[in-house]
Amino acid sequence: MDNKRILVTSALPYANGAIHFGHLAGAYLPADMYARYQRLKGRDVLFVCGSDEHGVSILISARKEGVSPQDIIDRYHVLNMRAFDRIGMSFDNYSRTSLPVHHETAREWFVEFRDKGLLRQSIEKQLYDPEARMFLPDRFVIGTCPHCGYDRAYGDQCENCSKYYEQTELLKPKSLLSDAVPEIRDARHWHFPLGEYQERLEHYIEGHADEWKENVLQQVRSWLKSGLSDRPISRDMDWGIPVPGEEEAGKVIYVWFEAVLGYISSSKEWAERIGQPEKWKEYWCDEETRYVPFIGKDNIVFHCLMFPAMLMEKGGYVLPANVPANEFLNLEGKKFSKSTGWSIELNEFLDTYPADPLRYTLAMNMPETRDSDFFWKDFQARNNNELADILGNFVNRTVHFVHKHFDGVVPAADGLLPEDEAFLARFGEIAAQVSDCYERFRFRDAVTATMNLARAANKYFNDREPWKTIKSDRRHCANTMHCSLQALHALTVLIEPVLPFTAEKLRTLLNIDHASAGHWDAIVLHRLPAGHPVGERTILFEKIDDATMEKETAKLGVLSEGPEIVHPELKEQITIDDFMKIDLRIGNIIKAEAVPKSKKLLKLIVDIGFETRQLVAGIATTCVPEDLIGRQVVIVANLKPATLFGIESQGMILAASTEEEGPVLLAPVQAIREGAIVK
RNA sequence: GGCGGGUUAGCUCAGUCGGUAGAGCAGUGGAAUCAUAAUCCACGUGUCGGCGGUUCGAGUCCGUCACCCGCUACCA
Repeated sequence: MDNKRILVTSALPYANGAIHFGHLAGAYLPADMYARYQRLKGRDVLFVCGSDEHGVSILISARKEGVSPQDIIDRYHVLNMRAFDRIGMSFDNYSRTSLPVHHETAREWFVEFRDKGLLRQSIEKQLYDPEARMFLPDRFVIGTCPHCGYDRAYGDQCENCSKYYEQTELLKPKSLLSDAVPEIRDARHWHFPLGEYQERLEHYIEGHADEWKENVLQQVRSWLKSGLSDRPISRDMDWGIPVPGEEEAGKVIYVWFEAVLGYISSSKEWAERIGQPEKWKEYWCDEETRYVPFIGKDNIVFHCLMFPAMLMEKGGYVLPANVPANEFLNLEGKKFSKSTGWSIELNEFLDTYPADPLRYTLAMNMPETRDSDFFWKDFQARNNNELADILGNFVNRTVHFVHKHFDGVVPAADGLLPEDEAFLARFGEIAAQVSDCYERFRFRDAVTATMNLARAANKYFNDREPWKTIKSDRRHCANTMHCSLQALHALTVLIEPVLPFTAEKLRTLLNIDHASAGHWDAIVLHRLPAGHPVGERTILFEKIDDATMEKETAKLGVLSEGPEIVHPELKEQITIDDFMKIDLRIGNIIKAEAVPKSKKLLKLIVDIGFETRQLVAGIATTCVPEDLIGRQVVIVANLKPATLFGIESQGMILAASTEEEGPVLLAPVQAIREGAIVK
């Protein structure tokens, strides 16, 4: 790994929401640990990131809230930048893709590719909203299904008959953005011929096969196996980087082409800022640079195939040497979901808890080979049983002892015994193990090995029994404390990648600066001289009690202030006569059983007074068959029968549901005879 | 049902090339009393989800079944 320079990037967070623990564990924390580690090793590291601020989702959010896209990206850029700062991300530069430097970079690449005849054009018919003045993504147009006549079908697929079609086939289309009737217009698009790079990419990937992570390789190979094809790189929209020469046409460069270039733009911005505008090239255009992009698994295809293809085509740029993508982190067994409140806001978390215990917990539970979970109880246990009890306590007992018996200064070493020497020698062994883990992107193991020094130190302290030798053999005791203090110095360096704030506290406590503790080699140098004063003990990690954790767990899934609940649009008005066509009756469920091979369907036998009906209802996700027996419900009694999973359904049972909840059965609030009419 | 991922100790998870199953935490017992009731030592008979196959040998490779998760489909 002896490259001249190392370029580290983290996936650009999309400026349409706040980053959460999952993002952190996947792409940011490992990158930061890696960058910090490599800097300690004395390597020339550039670590950049920035906000990804274009794309249709930001535009949609802005329209929904009635603000400008700029308002949206400003909000989340500032929010995320603050969160990154508080969690200790050591970016050399944090940029944003809305800056001129990035627009210029993206345009330059686009123009160069277009001018050399690489990019292809295609023309497709697409729906255009004249009021919103944009082409409509499939999800933002609704109309009547050309197959079954269902009147709330989306642009790509009918929810009713589940058939696929082109959005232009939709009858009576309506824009969900403006309610306007869209026009069919020719949409001309630029494409990047990714398929042409198939062989070169295969060669590139297999050339790294022995070094890259298995989960990354498998995913990339599966893409390569199914064959690469052209990718569109322009879209019709008025939010983004205008396609050069077509500024008036409302055409922008598609996000996947330009966003990855944000890494380069961020590097340029950094170079400009430090007054050496050409310096970014040393990291991007020098063969001796090792480029490592950190991402989550959703980004693998971009960073392993598309971006490398672009870099190859551009020429003179380094390709990723390794793409150590992580899987996803879940929260207490479920996916993070902002809309249901199943999430923890990073900034809110950091208002209550310090950053390092979170960094430690996420690092120890990083989704390196498969999805993993964040549990509040695990966070508590890691903080209390490991950071406080093992690391914190060792620091505390050592510093306190030195103040009590040696006036708070480092005692001189005098005639160290083999046990003392053996302990000091452990520093180097552990440092080598930790190094090896970081170089191989094994962050969990790196942190475990790091803590092993604290464990070894506690054992040493116990075995040497300084509280006894202080009375019997002061020289022996002095040696013990000398070595223990050197362990504190070593720990200060060793923990820096994962616990940077604690490392800073330790430097203060030990009266040392970054010159003394800012290099990996310092771990083995035993740099605290005899007579060096150390500070009074401080609590490094406060314990967290059970009640606090129960409170935090209870907060999950409870929506805080003003959640953005989207209510489906009201349907067309009907007359009382329309409604009276529907014959609703009270029925009593007399039999209920699951439909075999179906996840959501139950077969019900319902007594509606004058006859019994067999119904197939999609309520299995919320209803247990046994509990339904004897319950009164409302059914649509005059519905034309249909067959589902080979079972005839003679009616429909009424239930309420939202996107997140339900279905919940409707029932009369007090009992009434079966067959009663509902109106 | 289709596609993808998964199933290893009480919990969270490692396990590289097929070669006697590991770590951290929790738990039990003991030691110690400098220290945030912290620390240290000792303690694991795990049907490696089931069954079959390849192999001298399978947690690992192949087949198959079960269950779990995600996406998707059926909820007319």
